[in-house]
Amino acid sequence: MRLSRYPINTMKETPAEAEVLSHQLMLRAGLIRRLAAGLYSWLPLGLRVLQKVERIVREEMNRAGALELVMPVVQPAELWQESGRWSEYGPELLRFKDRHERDFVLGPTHEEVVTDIVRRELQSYRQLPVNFYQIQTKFRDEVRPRFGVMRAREFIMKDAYSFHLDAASLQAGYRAMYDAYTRIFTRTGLTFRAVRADSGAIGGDVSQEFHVLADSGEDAIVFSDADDYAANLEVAVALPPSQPRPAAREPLRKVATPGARTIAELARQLQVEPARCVKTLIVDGGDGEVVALVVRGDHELNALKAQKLPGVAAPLTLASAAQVQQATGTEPGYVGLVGLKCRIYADHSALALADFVCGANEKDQHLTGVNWERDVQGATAADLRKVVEGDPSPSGKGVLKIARGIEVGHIFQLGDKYSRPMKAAVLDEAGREVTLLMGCYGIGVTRIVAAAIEQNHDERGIIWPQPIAPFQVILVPLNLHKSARVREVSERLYEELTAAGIEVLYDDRDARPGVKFADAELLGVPHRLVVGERSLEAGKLEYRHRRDSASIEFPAADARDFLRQRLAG
RNA sequence: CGGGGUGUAGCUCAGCUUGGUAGAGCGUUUGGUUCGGGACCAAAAGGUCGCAGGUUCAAGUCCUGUCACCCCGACCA
Repeated sequence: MRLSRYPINTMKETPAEAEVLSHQLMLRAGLIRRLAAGLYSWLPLGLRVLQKVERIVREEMNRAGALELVMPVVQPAELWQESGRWSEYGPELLRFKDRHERDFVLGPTHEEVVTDIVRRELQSYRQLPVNFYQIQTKFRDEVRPRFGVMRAREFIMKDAYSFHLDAASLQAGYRAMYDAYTRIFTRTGLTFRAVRADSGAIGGDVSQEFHVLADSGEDAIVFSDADDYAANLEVAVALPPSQPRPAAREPLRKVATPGARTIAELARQLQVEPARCVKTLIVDGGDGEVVALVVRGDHELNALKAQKLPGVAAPLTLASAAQVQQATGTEPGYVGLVGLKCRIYADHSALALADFVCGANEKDQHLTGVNWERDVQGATAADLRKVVEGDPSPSGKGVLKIARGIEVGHIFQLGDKYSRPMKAAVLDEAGREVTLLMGCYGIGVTRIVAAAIEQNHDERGIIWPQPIAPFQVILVPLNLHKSARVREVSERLYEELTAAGIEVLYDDRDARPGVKFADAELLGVPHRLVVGERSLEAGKLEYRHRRDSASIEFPAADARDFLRQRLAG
């Protein structure tokens, strides 16, 4: 491709709309342009990267035996009503009416549509298992789209759906997708990790996420330093302390703590460790009641764990000030456990405390020397908190570490969540009708591009992993207009390399060397070939990998073979 | 949806406090000088100052409303 014919517009300055690095670089390099919040156009250069990723995904899905199809983006409401998600999915599902006043949605995912296909097309167990996938535009009306294509409203997803007669087959299909995903992310050149996850709005029992490790990642992921345990922070299990609770020694005492609404302030006033205090959070129980959730002062509540407890409303909602007043007689900040009437869930580590501090249910007052059983009865033990670095791993080996990740893939064993309400069944060997079991598997194709940049860049620009680079080689002639020899050699090289199947971006613009170098580095093409009078004098060309800090010279006549070697290695 | 912020040339921003002929840098076009790390000189094109209403002799600037976008929190590939 001749750069003179490729209308890219690189920018020296960072557009104000971009906060994260990948977004800034994608705009500066001319990969994408914003149309509206969460909606992006992919310019030719960006599209090349996207297509590279798609090709890898497609090859590995095909290799795993999945069958590609395409389903409509616009879907009738009836299907969503049938699965129950018309009411469950919430405002992220964009709904609209057509001219006949019929309800439709813009597909955020395709479980309903694929299940509808399968129940019509498949009649016999002999046709199972089967896995259908597509690479297609999705729309989710995100509350807050951000970070460019990382969390866009419209994005490209590879979504796959497998159907099975029994659990063993579902597990085998799931495992096959796990392996395919591992190959896909390995091939794209990303550093990633598979972690245990919550299944969220998609539903089902077993699920894992694939995260690209990057400091800018939105998710916290947790892993053991001694084995392969890894989980999203949302679901990472906090083990109960191994030490038994010490005996009560102090008497219950009420102390004045003016203005101490936070654990930090309380600990400062009373000169105690936050770990000796407990936080009591009053949340909505969903049935008009409220529930108290208790965690140790130095711990944070894990909302996902909490909202799965019986009698707790999901999504988790903190009780209003009025509700708190009614249930405890005081305001948030002074809520305590002694004499509390509502249902109490206490985190294991809070339950292991003796002689601890909590609110007195009275403004500007706290209690010290509080003890379970003696002063507070009826609390239910639960895992309520977010794990912290240094906690023992639930796997039994090692301690937990926490890193940031970008979720690029998610695989689920859905079971019959969709096939049962939508009546997707086949006849088994004995002629009995069997409801299908289902798995689903997503990859954020557009997100992979952003994640790749987050993981591979320097102060000058992008450094593409070769498998997804828009071009393999950038050919940079210096002072083209001045030197007939440079022009002649460059033109010939471009023809020769292109004919050899190498993807060359040829910077044939009449620009100064500094401009060309700066653009080459911003664009991040992995291999750079410089043609200049200086080395041509000795019959040489200059080569430099985007990661290297210095160029090497080699005989101009060997260009094709030299490059092939570099591309292979 | 709650909290914070910004809308002025393609991009980055100044001008607004104190109302009086709309600016700079980058980019673009033309000519010239340059030419191995984002050159220089000269000329030029390019703006309903987000939109609507109001105050005023006069509004980019003051007032009211509205829209869009960005950032922080709860959701997700």
